[in-house]
Amino acid sequence: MPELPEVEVVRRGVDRWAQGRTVESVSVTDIRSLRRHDVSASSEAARIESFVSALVGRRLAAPQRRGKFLWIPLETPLVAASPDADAGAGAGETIRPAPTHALLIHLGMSGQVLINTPSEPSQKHLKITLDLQLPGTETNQMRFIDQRIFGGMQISELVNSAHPSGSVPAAAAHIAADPLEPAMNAEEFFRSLRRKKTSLKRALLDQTMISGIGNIYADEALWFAQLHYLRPTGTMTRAEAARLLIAVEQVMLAALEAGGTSFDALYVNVNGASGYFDRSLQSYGRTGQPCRRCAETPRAALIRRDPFMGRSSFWCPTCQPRPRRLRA
DNA sequence: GAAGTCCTGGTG
DNA sequence: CACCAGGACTTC
Repeated sequence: MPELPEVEVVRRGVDRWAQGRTVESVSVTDIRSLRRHDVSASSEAARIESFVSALVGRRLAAPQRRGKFLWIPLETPLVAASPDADAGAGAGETIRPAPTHALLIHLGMSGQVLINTPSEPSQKHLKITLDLQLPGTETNQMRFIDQRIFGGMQISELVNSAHPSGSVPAAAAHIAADPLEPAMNAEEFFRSLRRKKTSLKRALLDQTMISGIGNIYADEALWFAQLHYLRPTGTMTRAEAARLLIAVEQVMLAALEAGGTSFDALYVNVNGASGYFDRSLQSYGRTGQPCRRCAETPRAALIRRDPFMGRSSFWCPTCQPRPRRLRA
């Protein structure tokens, strides 16, 4: 399940292998991956057409990321400076207008971005949903694969924003800064927690409060910070909020390191997850296993699993005691 | 703010 | 064969 670290691995792969290439053609194999693209299109054909025409001939600029959203700003082709222009533009000078739109990608649960894969996927469940042809020497194809089609791509207008790149796609403009952005601020995080009347894990999963965190890293960060997932956000202290934010950052960076170690031209992606999961997870998926923090103490406990928000929460009863009051 | 929706491979 | 997993969005 791609969360921030996995998406960042993909971003780096796209940056290395596809950035600077011009899209030659696009083929859409499963329109469901374009569910969120041009929702006002009058027909499926019109939706595909508007997606394809927005991409063909465009040069892929440096890919950007916020939380779990990834986007590639689209540059218009080089335009020769007008020969009639003033003396400022010399012969052979070109103008590259700033991108106004981006290809916005969300991996959902099972999305992958692959570069230069064989025409047939290695496994049946790797469902190809669309391909971009990118003429180039090393690589010439960027492919989107999505088994469960929760993810997708869309063309979105870029709007000015505090993001390091200066803009974000309009379709992702409601997403908050993520823990690895310079804009992330502990004091603001603390205040937004205090304002919100909800449980701590719900807040961590709310992409408009802090972005990039999914079910897995939420539980991991709560374990590291020794906080219970049902803790009312209104009762959080400044110190606890700071501790939590540091835990989030640390778990993200550790996962990134583990997931970012290996990718080649074939796999931009890739489950940063698979390598990291088995070894480093402290709470997620460890139901009934000893908590690695309190294991050697007199109060050693086993990791518990509770149903939460239609999914699961994993926690240690000793290290993350349930709050007495569940409402602020 | 809870529930429903989108999906399908994998598991009980 | 029923059910689970999951993120983001819509709907009550």
